[in-house]
Amino acid sequence: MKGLTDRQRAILEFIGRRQRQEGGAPSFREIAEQFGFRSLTTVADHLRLLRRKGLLAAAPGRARSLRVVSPLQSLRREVADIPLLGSVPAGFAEDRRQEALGCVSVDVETLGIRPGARTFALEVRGDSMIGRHILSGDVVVLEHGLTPRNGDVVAALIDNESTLKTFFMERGKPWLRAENPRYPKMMPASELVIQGVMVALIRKRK
Amino acid sequence: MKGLTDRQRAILEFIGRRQRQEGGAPSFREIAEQFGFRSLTTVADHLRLLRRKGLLAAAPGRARSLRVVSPLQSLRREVADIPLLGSVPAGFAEDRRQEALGCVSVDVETLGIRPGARTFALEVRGDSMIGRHILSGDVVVLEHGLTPRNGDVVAALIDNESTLKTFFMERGKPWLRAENPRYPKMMPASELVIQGVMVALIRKRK
DNA sequence: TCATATACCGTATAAATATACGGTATAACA
DNA sequence: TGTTATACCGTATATTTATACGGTATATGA
Repeated sequence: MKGLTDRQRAILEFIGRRQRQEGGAPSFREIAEQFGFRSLTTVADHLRLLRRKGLLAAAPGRARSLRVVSPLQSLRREVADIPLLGSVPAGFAEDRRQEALGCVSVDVETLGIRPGARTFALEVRGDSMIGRHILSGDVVVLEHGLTPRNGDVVAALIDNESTLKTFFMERGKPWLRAENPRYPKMMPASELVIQGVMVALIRKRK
Repeated sequence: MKGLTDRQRAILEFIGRRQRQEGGAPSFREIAEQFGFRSLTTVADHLRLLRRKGLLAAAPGRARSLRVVSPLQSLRREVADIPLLGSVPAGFAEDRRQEALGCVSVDVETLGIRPGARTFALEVRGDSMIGRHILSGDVVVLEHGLTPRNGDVVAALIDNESTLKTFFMERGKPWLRAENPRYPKMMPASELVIQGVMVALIRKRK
């Protein structure tokens, strides 16, 4: 009873895959069908062993209650599905339909977002924020409706397109600033619509 | 039959929450218990309406097969659980036990990682890689066993501690370099153990 | 050689579960 | 006023489902 046999590993992976892909664990019969077992006892035998080894949990008598117990499972947090938008339209508030180009799924703790918040993601184009170490191709995660603090990065709607800028207050007036010496622009924030405040950034290897 | 009623929204959210937190949908009885319904038909009525509005899917006759259908659901990819390690020990290969400090869950497409790869995460301390726009506090995701390309950022084991460096070849010899003018160090990579190659980076608002 | 663990089979069965049928009450609406 | 939709109740019932009992075969180490 040291490690796992090939069969046990295969069954454990099947359960985990079904759990992730279909959102629920398979029943004993479905496991038997998948592996060609003609007896449910065969399934029960394997599951008993996996449970004894602490890799599988189940509520007794409850349908489809199998759960893969990985060392990471206990640390796992709630995963949020954040829409990756091509551009943020003006009518954001209520009428946001599924104009999403993709979906970024990250656990809420890693990104520090509140569950249920109006969160969306944009892909950065251009290097206007390189002074804040935000590169072209980075994906920024923003929260809509958050009041920006001084120095926060925000997405603003300029010429019907979303642009990243740094937000700050000067003598009680809100301003936006690009973070690249080649674009020393500065514009009043009060005349512009702020779509969201950046809460996280994701970069992947090119 | 335009929008959702409060009851319908509450039930939909309950199903979604159970699905995420416990890894499986609730049964009709559990929904009835949650909302104080004394009849299962009440649950069935609500679910029928939610299904008609296209917000809920279920396999007929199958236990706990409810699934919340969100517009993002179709775009959702597989989510990987990446262990956040405090430090990378020397005996990485086989004997990595659960010394994880946390768990970063991100979909594989956003990070561009291969499912099943030896992936782990580290929190960056110090600003030795600021020239590559990697800041202190950032979480870097690394893949173990990947052969680094020229210019890749790698985690190397120096003085029993993991440090980020840029990897490059010079006259056929591998070297490591820090990306901060205040630390113009350079060291041969062949004498050091490279723990992983950086594939992604996650930054959150302080 | 005996004990033990894994890996299967076939047959049952109690409990869990989805779902149908037939009701009542209430608000919105035309 | 009648119609329609939502929101509940109570009682069944056919399936699904987990799980128990009693087997066989084959390794593997003591």
